[in-house]
Amino acid sequence: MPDVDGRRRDLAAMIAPLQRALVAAEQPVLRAHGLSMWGYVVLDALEGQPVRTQAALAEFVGADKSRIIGVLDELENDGLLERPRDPADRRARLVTITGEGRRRHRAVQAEVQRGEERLLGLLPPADREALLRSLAVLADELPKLD
Amino acid sequence: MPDVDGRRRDLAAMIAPLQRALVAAEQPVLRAHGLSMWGYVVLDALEGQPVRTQAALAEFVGADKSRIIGVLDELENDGLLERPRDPADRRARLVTITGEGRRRHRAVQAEVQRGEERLLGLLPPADREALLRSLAVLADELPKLD
DNA sequence: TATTGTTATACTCTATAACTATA
DNA sequence: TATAGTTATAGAGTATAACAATA
Repeated sequence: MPDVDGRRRDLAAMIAPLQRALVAAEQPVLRAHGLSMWGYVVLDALEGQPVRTQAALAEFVGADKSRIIGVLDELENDGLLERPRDPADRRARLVTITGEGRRRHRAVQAEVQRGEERLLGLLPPADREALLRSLAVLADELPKLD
Repeated sequence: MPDVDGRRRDLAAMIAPLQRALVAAEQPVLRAHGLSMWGYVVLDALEGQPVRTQAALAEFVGADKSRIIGVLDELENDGLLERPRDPADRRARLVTITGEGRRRHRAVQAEVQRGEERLLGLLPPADREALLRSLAVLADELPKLD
């Protein structure tokens, strides 16, 4: 459908409503589990890489370092992560997810992805796989663009 | 890479940074052509369907009816669209894109998509097509979900 | 009374810049 | 002096509700 006449829709124009819908669908799930959107994003990031400095963590999730502080406060308060000071450099804090944080993250992610499957189920299996594969490539290559 | 072990990344988690990057890349292009992001979105919508009521137009682009008024004011001021009152129902306004609006939209879109190609070029041609096709399907099926 | 467009208001998000404590 | 984290402030973006004109 695209490119047969050399024209196609904007990538951004197709992604934007999709993003809105996905966020809206996540909202009740997050609320049910007592997580904010940024809280979930942070847990998701920590699930992979174990430790990091707050500034690096912020950049990794696409936020300002000052913006995630409230988020980290809440997550720490709920026992979902710990952030003791780094003995080697007492300015920095070693942010690590707790077992409870991991459980919470997995529970939420399971529900989130179950919701996403409603959409992905509309696609032929081969396209579904190509979509997920392609998005992973694009998301990972973004930092290298400039 | 997804699904070999039954696990995959969140669709939303991959799309979010992509969306941010695309928007950031569009910004200088839009500025150079004297368009706001919403202005471009509105022109893009009008390029397809010719007329409509402002409320329907707003909903179509995913905005509140009160939010696009300033946008329409600017576009009208710049001669990119017209919105005479509907003689049949003088409450409504018939919003139509002008020739100049069409030209402006096409010029911007050409540059926007040229930028997007930098990303899409990272994908194998078959995946590129599957991605565009799949996103179009998902974006179109969203309203029918609930 | 209901609807279209509009305006006004409040609220949330985000970015920036100052501050502290360590180095 | 520079850096990590924090706090405070201002700005942009957004949603909500009230209003005028028309139906």
